[in-house]
Amino acid sequence: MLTLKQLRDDKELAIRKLAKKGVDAAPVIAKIEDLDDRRKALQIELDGCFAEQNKAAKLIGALMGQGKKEEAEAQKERVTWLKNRSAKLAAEAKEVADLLQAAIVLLPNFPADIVPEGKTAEDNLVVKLVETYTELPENPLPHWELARKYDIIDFDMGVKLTGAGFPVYKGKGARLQRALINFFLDCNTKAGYLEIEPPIMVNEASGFGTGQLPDKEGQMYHATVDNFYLIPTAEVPVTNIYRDVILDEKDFPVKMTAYTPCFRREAGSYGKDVRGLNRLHQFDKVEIVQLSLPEVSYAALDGMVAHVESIVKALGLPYRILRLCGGDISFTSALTYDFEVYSEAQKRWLEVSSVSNFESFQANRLKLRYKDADKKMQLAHTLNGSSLALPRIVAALLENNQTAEGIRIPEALIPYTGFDIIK
RNA sequence: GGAGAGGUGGCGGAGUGGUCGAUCGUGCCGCACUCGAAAUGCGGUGUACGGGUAACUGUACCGGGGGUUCGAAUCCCUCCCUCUCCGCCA
Repeated sequence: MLTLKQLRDDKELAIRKLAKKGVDAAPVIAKIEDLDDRRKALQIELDGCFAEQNKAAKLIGALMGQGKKEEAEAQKERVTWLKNRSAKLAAEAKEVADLLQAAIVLLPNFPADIVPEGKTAEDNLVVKLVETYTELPENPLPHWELARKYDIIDFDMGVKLTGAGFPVYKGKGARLQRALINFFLDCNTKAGYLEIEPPIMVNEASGFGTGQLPDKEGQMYHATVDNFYLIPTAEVPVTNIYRDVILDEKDFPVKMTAYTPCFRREAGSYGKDVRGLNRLHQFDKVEIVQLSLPEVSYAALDGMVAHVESIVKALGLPYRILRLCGGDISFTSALTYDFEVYSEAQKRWLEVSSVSNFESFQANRLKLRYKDADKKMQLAHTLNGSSLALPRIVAALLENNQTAEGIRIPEALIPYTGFDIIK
């Protein structure tokens, strides 16, 4: 959520920035200005009304003490009248405040200056391309066939137990999952991230804090009896640790990492996108989250990108890094880098990580603040990234490392898997 | 799930209808004393939304929401949470 200050301080700049995200913000901002002005006017009136009521109530106390009953009664009548008026004003003020809130949450975050212009994924900027292709056998198999061939992932069993998009990992497949999780967590903790094991269900307040609610409600599984939501990413519980928190400047940076299963309804997905491991309702992911001082948040983002890159590199997969264009970047993000690994058998790039700086957009909702050197309250910056999401990494590992003998495990993973080949 | 006790400022803990945004202690910050520190003394120390160049000032906030009342931290309703005991249980 943008702040009023961001929108009102330099309106033209705000409109230009939002245009890059494909939003015509001029009418919305005009409406916001109008509502904000009305809100202030109502607030002044309401506060004055309350002030009079408070004065009168105190006066009544004093008059009663002096035994001046009649004068007290007269004041009582006045307060009754004032109460009536303030109730009306309060209702109006709330209505205006709600409209204002509703208008502000419609606007996406400002994109950073270096975000490329563009509307679709075609316009994303490839900032790095590392092709480490290995020799594959003739007619390489896609991962869903490899999974069946080596009996390590059972998609049909998942359908029996739950439904499509809930695979069952077996034997070396299950062990590979565990190995990757541990490998990723170790990489992250070595880089200074504090390991967290959060709840994988969250309440409404947390869903709102990171922006899943109310807009993406349909994307989350909802346990209605207790009104809990299954998390779509560890970002939700981990970032919400700092909801309603006021930090000190010296507390920064805050670096956290967590492994969790992630649950996404993915309503509306179909076709090759959902084949095999490409898109699931339940999947494993290790996430990194940083809270940063505003002046260094882009340096922090670069650090996170370099960190994720080091992990992808260690796995020996062909990858590229994209800087997302204005049209493809998420609603909440100011700058996002996507990591994609190449799936040789599917002949397509698979997104395995998305690393973003949200600047103060999330912090505003979370009320995550700090006191600066002048003791003034400021919003912190939040950042997060996948480090990494498992399914597509697994897909790429299986496809790119297939040999006539079996599937080779990358050197870095062998200490975690305890085997060097799946056959 | 049942019964009971609670939820007050960074922390501890007063406060059962008016002068309470809240006694006091502690922590923290500043000043004094000191070569320095400790101890001691004095002063300051919440958040949000407004008004004001500023000093300052208005309003709201004592778990959340609602109600009673001229007036609510205090009384009532409701929800959430914590603790103790019982039940169940990985």
